[in-house]
Amino acid sequence: MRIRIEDVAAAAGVSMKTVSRVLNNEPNVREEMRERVMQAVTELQYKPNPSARSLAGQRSYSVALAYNNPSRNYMMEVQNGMLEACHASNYNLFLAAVSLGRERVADIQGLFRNFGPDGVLLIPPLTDDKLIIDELEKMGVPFACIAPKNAAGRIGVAMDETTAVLELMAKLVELGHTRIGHIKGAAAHGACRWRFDGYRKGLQNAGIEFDPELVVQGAFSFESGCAGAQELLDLRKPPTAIFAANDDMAAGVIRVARERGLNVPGDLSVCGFDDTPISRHIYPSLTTIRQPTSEMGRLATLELLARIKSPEAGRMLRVDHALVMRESTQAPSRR
Amino acid sequence: MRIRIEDVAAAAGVSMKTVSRVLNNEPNVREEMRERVMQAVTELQYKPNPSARSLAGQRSYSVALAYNNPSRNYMMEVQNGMLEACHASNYNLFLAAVSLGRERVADIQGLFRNFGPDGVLLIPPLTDDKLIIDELEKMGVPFACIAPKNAAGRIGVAMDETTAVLELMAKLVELGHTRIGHIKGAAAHGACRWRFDGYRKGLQNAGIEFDPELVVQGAFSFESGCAGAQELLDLRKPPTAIFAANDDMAAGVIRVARERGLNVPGDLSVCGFDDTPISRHIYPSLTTIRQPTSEMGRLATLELLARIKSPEAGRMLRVDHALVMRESTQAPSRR
DNA sequence: TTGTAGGCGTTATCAT
DNA sequence: ATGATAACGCCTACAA
Repeated sequence: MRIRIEDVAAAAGVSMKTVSRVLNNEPNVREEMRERVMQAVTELQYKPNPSARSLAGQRSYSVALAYNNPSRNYMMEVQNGMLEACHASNYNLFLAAVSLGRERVADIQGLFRNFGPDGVLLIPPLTDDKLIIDELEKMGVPFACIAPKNAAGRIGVAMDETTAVLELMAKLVELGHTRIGHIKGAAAHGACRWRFDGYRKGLQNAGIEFDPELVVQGAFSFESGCAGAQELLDLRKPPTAIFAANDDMAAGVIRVARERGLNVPGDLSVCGFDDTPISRHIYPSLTTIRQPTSEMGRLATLELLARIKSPEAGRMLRVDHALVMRESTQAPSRR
Repeated sequence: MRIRIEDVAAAAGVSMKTVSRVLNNEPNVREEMRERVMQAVTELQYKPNPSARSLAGQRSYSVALAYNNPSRNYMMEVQNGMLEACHASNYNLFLAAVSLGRERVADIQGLFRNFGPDGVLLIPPLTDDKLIIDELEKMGVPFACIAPKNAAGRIGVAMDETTAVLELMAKLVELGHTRIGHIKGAAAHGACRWRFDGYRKGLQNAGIEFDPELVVQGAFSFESGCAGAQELLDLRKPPTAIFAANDDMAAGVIRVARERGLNVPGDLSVCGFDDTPISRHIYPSLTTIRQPTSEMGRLATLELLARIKSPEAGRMLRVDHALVMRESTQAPSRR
């Protein structure tokens, strides 16, 4: 038979409520009582029933991670950070895959129909999905975002991506590059715009004229990086360096360059963004910008948990980036 | 105010229990009743309270994915498959990161203290972690495994990895390789042994004598693949082909080969195992063995859910593999 | 500081 | 086939 709080109370010779107080770290309990209770808990191996706690306490002690981000490495990093924060607070993290089509709102509704988390964690591009956001706000569910396009009134965490790219561009210019191509990310992500802005401002700072021909649309996927690279390298006057808006696309650029017999970085410098493991696993290894991805997951979760506890709490945090120079960049060769 | 089952019952002019019966697809309800109830449910937008359901029903409608597998790509694939199966059954999938040290048992205990899943999904190397397994069995919690070393009495899903490697070896031999190196995986995984067995039997089938010098220990990580490659390529008579026990390690081999100025596959053929995205993203792309990873996650979950419903149900399933020939293998060059 | 009573919203039991 | 009532195990409010 399962041990209940009542049994613990009896064993310790106190009331149920006192046991409850001890277990939940509430004030107004004498040290002696606390010890007596804890001893009984240990002896009986008492484990509170989560469902009962949730039912009586009107909350589930769980948050949902809603995702449809296709980058596995990125996802797993963020998820690990979130999980760490949740477990540290004895919160449960459960998964909610959100589909891409119009039924995605139904996915969110199903989430609450079946499970009812106390809050939701959003990752791009869901952070800017109007239907999803509206639905959550309508239901009055707290949510936190990672790198939302529109941060106004939101809580979570973001990075100054534009500045990060600015620094990268300065490096490329310093190396001597003047013809620098850019493969954009998927437009639904804020990152697409921020990184593009960094690219443009970087050119501007260096006094290099912006050439629209050197910018192609990608989608954050390896394949789109390949396609973008083909386009850029087919130009009559191809770039000597390409900045792809993430590592996966940069890996695509390197692949295409090698297929074409180009030497990276000898003939073409390549850089990415994110510092995912692939940046170290490919050859040459990739110059990129490090996001503290896991830490961002952790911090966003802490903000969400804070807001769950009190509707006033929770802010939009900023984290730092770092430029990581590796093998894929060098001065352009004279041709 | 929240709508309760009582309100639905009143609106439909039936008892609470009838509503419950309809909602849970129980028998013994007239079609007319069913329709009346469903209409009331829709009108009132009734959503059952998960905690109450769990408390009264003595189950949580959730399973935990316990993991400490370091391969992000693999994990994410498995996880996606599991999530699909869970959602299809209106089950919740929550995450449980398990640490590596001795406190890992405490992690599992904490899992049940705080959340109490109805079952647990295990991924290597946890599938063969005696402490974990013992703890779960002691608690009487159903669990399913992906690719456990010891499948006796277990439910879940596995693949015939030895046969898969045998086919791969036959291909290498057919290409003309006779000096084939192998980098083993971490010994805690069943995969380490199965793949090594395939390697040995492959040699045997081809009448090639086994040379222990050609086998080095790895750990399934990119870095261990690099180290293993260095070792093998430093041999006085280095191999003309290397079979690494997974894709990450094979990527390490390719990286090292290129650093040493070796041409892959011209000077060295390389193959991996798993068919993770990296096998397509590196250059040259990798010959490897495809596991239906996501499908395995899905199937293992279905078996677990079956067992949760009835203690008799649930089996150990087998799934098929496929050999994927890409750019990293060819006939050895005459030197 | 500690204890008592009642309710959280569902499912299970046992009648009818 | 349907319904009344009692669990389920904990927490909140209020009383002492």
